[in-house]
Amino acid sequence: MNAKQGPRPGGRSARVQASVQTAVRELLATMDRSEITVPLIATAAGVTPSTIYRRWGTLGELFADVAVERLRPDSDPIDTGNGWTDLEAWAEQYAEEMSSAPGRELIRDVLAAADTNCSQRCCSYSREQIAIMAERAAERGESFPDPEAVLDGVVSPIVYRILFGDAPTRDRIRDLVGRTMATTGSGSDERH
Amino acid sequence: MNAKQGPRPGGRSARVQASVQTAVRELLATMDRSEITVPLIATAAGVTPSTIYRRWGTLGELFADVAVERLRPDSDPIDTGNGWTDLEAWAEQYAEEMSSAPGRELIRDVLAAADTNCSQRCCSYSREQIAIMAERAAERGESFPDPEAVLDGVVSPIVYRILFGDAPTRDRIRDLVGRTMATTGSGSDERH
DNA sequence: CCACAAACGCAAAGAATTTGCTTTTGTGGC
DNA sequence: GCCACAAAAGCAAATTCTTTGCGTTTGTGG
Repeated sequence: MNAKQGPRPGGRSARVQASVQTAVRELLATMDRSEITVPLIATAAGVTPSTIYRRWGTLGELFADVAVERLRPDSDPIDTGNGWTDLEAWAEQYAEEMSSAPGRELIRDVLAAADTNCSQRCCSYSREQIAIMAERAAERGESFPDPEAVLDGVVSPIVYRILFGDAPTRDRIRDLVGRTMATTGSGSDERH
Repeated sequence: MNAKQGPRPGGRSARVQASVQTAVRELLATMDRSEITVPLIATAAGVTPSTIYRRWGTLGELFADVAVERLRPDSDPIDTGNGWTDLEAWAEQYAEEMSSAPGRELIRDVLAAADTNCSQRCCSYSREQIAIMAERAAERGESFPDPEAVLDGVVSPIVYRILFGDAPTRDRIRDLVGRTMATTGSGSDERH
């Protein structure tokens, strides 16, 4: 009975993992993803192809791993002083980032992975950002929709449109935010 | 000046295309997609691997092609006599089909393709089905939301949840439909 | 029926992936 | 500190997939 359950003893795994992921990011910045191969990454990272194959299995899983990391928000949503405009600003920025060519590819990489965990983590990132805005709104005494309602009403249409059609315009996003805010029970809060 | 612009002269392309797609469907029913390879498909279809590579480029594009075909609705949404319940029934069935393991894989295959056309067509299928329900509702004199609003309010949350988290429950879907129907201008139409 | 071009088959060349075995490298016990 | 252990990495051969050049087949339009 011991208290540790992680990779018990082990090798230099963390170091290798980092160098491989860095190599992928660098290559991704340089060339088209369809040109990138495992042997190429291995060379760039200073490891053997078999190391990558054994650790990630396929190129797709490796890309997904890197993509999830890049999709992680690096800061809290900006505070505009109002929940409504917080959400608007965040949604607009989110849509802009995700509808760019690199953004779309990140999402696709995540979804392509067999490991469902990747896409769930990606969703949680949004959920957490929304929760932060909700909490701030609560502290101000404003009403704010349930984070799940925001995922349904704002995030999912944005992502759906990006993946299956055309990226939503700014007006469209404001509209989505407006509709979602409107269903917040009281609906008494103004936009400004 | 002639009136034809399709693949002008040409080979036996249609026949080969069909046999390859059939082979993919059959293999997909038999084994896991990660086990399926181009040479395998080629053998099953009675063609050469190079034929597949030249026509589709990658396994992913071929899978996407087959997936789009399978995602095409084979019939109109059932007519329940009322727009609201039509939409509910359709959404529930859609969610059920798409949240199954095979359904999820179809969506992923479509999204993984470099050819954006595939995912757009997939979206159009839903749009068309919704338009049919809208038209029927109009004929009955009921109000019905704009098809785009249904895509935003009903389809996109369902797809988003399936892709990024857990498939929505039946109750959740009814809720989505309810909220979307409620924003239909007048809001005077009852559910039954 | 002929000429044409797209598409296919074939096979060799070139890459990528898998796999068995050896070596390295942290970790924990002594 | 030093040893023994096991996970992880390196290496290289074997396998499998992908690309490519070239000759052949097969519809289509004249």
